[in-house]
Amino acid sequence: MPRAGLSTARVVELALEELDDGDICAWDTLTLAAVAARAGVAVPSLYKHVRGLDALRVSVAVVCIDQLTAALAQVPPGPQVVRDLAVTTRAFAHAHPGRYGATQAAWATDPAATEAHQAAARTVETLVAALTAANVPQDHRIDAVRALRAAVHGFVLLELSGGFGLAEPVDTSFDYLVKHLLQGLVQRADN
Amino acid sequence: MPRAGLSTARVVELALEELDDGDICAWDTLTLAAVAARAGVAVPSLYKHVRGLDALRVSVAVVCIDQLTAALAQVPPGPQVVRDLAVTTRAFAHAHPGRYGATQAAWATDPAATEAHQAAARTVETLVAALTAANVPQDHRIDAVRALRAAVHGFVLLELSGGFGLAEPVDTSFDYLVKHLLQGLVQRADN
DNA sequence: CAGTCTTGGCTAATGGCATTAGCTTTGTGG
DNA sequence: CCACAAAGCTAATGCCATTAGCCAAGACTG
Repeated sequence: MPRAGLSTARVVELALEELDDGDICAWDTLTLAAVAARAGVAVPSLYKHVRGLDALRVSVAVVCIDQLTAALAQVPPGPQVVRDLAVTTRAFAHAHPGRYGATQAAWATDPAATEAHQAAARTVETLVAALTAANVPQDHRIDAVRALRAAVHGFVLLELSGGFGLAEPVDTSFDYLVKHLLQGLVQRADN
Repeated sequence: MPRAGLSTARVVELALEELDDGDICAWDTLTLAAVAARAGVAVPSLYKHVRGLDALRVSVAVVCIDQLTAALAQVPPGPQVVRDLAVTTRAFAHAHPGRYGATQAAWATDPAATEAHQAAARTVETLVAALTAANVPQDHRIDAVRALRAAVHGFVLLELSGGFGLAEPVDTSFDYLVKHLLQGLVQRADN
């Protein structure tokens, strides 16, 4: 029997493919069986490269979080930063729903998922830097990052998991949310 | 062997207890085995009262959604409505994380979960009514409801699933989010 | 070039879960 | 008192993760 030539990196890669074939919940339903099938290998073989399903999930999450961070880091500074960060995040979620789901998934409650938490911290740093450049006052910067993340994440989540009724156009609602939130954050960030 | 005296309602009740013992993700990890253990009954016995795990999940979700709707419906009208709706939702999530999780869970992507969707529609109706009373103009009412839901849900989700670093106080951030979002929604809802 | 040893694959076995089939007992209503 | 529906049960199937232990591929050494 010829070897499949797997490696830890390759297994993670295959898991990402699996994620890309799924929806925003794909992270939760990711399965070693599916990855093994993709690799053309028996399930236990994966344990030669990965400690188990949980560990694989964390590795996958880290890749996804870093990818999102990279996208956010490319947003140019300027008066539109905050809006652009929101739009970029949403665009990422639309382009890669499975990966976006992984960036905000259940690893957060797992204290053992150190690497994922660190990766998430890098995302937050990127956002803080952008808000700093956008003149959000120091003492409300954390509040502003949280508000931005919460608003965008909540929206994307509801949108991609069918939480909105099908009727009204969603893009308009997103613009509305971002615009009005921004009026608060940036222009009136004095109190 | 004496009968356990189960019924559909009782099984749902036990599932709710199970939910109440868990965190915000409890809905996803709800298991027939756990419910059966609580009932003091073998797992297959539950099938006499419930069609299966998915059906039980939907029933449970409906109860939780309706409970949230009821809480929201009790918010008195007035200039503070929108803020109070946000605060009430968050308070519900804090008091019953498991149940809150059920109100925004994976049933949304399941077209077969008609009852849950209908219950969610009732929640939205309640919110629309409140925003109408708060003078949010007709043509942006849906946008406003979506913005409100997204912001609050995103915040609560990040908060309860450890998405926020442990440092800064969270209540302040929530106040900040709601206050600034409101400035947009209510006072400047003209464009 | 031959022998060895690491490594990456395998099968088999265990245990948790949901679900289905089919049996038995309970207890109610005729 | 008997019959039958309902509510339990056990057994079996199938999917999943995980562990243990086997075997072959192939790289490295002498």
